[in-house]
This record gives sequence, C-alpha cells and structure tokens, in this order.
Amino acid sequence: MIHHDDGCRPAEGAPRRLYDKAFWLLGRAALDAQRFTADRLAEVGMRRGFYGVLASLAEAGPSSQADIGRRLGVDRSDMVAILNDLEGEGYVTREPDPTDRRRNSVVITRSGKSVLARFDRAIADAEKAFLSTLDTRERKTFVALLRRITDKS
Amino acid sequence: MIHHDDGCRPAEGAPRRLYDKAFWLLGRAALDAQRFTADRLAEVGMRRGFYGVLASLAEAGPSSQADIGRRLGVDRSDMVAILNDLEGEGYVTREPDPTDRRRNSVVITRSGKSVLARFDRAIADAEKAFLSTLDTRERKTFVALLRRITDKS
DNA sequence: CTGATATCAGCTCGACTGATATGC
DNA sequence: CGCATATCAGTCCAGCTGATATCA
Repeated sequence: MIHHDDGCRPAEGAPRRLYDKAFWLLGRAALDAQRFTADRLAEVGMRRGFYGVLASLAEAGPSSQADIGRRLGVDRSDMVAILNDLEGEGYVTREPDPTDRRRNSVVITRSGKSVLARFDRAIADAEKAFLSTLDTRERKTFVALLRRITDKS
Repeated sequence: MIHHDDGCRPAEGAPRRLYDKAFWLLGRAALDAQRFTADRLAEVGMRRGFYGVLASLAEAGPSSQADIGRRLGVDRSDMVAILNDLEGEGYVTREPDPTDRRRNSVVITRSGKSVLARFDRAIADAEKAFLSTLDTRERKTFVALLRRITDKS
C-alpha cells in the first residue's frame, strides 16, 4: 500500500502529458483497481492469477492448459505455475485427457467453485466504490468500451 | 510475447463472468496496451517506470523524490530504484535541496527530455492501433472516463 | 518528540525466454 | 517430418514491507 494522505490515490497535480496517454491512464487505472480489490482477493484465498483461470474453467468446463492460456492471454509457462498452486490449494485437479495423451484435462473442484463464488460476492461493492466517480450510465459505457478493446474481434 | 494465433490477442471464447468485472477488464486492457507499446519503449531507451517520472518532471519542474512518488502513486522505495536507473542513463540528476537538507531536488536533463520527446512521438500510432476498434468519439469518451477514474477528486 | 525524507535489503507476483521431453 | 503440449529453469520488472539514518 502506498503512503498517500488518504490511502489509495495518486494526486491532484498529476501532469497533463500523462493524462492524454491512454496507455498510461490504463496502467494507472488498472493499478488503482488492483489496490481496491487486493484485500478482498487475499481475504478469500484468491490470487490475481487464480481468478481468470477459475472463472474460465467454471464457464468453459474442463480444458487443456494451453486452451486456458489462449483464452486468457496467459503464457503456457505461467499456466503451469498457476495450476500448480491452484492444485495445491485444492481448487483444480489435473486429469489425463484420454483422447490426447499430451494434454491435461484441468477441472475445477467444488472448493474451487466456492472461492470463486465467495470472491464474486465480495468484490461487488469494491468495484462500485472504485467506479464511484461515474454514474450508472457511464459505468456501463466504460465497461462496454473496455470489452470492445479487449475483445478485438 | 504470447503464442497466439495472431500475435497479441486473448480469445474469442473468453468467459462471460470475466467480461462483467471492471477490474478484470482493466487488467487485461492494461496488459494489452503494455504489449502494444513495449517495443517502442525499448527501441527508444525508455522503460515503463521511466515514463511517468520523466513526464512528471518535465511538467512540474524539479521535485523531491517523495513528491514525484505522490504525484504518480509510486512507492518511495521504488522511486529510489527508478531514479538510480534514470540517473545511470543520464536522464535525471539528483541535487541537494538547499532549503531542506533531507530532500533531493530531482532535475530532468536534456537527454531526459530527448527520450521523452522521442517516445511521445513513437507512441502515437501504437495507441491508435490499440484503440482501433473504437471510433474517434469513443476514444475520447474512453480517455475521458479513464481520467475521471484516476483523477478521483 | 513527532513526522517527513531518502535509502537499503528482501519479498512476491506476473510476464517473459529458451530448452526439453513427449505425443499428435 | 513438423507441430502442439506440458514442464522446468531462470530473467526482469513492478509493487510492496520493514528497517535505518537523517533532518524539520
């Protein structure tokens, strides 16, 4: 955590140049968001890298590691490490894929679904607080625009 | 760089749940943006952490390390490291502040201003490509919303 | 004394690289 | 054969922690 006067904020005097650069603003906003949600993540036994994988598995069903990585834009090497940890926590299991012996079929466990649900519940008001400077319509367009950018056909 | 079919993209089948979470979308978008700009950063002799500091110094003038950190939301410890590197590259100098002997007065050098300008020039089309799925109006509102979020009164 | 400044050592996490073994 | 999958070892950067010396 940063030693701000108030706890979680950058500044009033931030330079103009930065405030024109989308890539800079995105980085700052993402960092702020992370700070807003970090506590909840930890409280619940979740890590940043866990969330995407668990959510992906919960929706797409059992998947190979490579597939999960492709879906999330995560490198295969990193998937190995993340899944090691997730397996260590009992949130997923790796089972041999009978149809292709190169693959692991990664499956989310009950307790995996449980942390996922707990986190989803815990995060709601943090997100709201984070976007508190926007009204409802603006939040919607903001999320929609983000989706357009990350979707990228 | 990630081994995508196309080079820089997540997926078409990304799970719904994630696509509702602002904090997740922000993280992904910021990462994508970083990937888009990483080459330009390196080409020019710039690092991610350098940009904010140099831009801040260019606009606010000589500052103490603590002030820079407060403006950018960067921890004081990290400022030390970043400034060590910036000084090593000859982009800034640390001079003793005569009015307060605890402080360093950090000053951007000519070559510091030079990389800053070079990067600003190099970044323009990368940002445009990154936001290619949005039209001009949408880009403006997107940047405006980001600014509102990061400004946060 | 309290509080701010700068520094240091060390930690964790996330993104990335390159090599390897295995199976399609 | 070329290509995909999973793994391992190790690098780099960024964010953060806690301690210390200095000075207002």
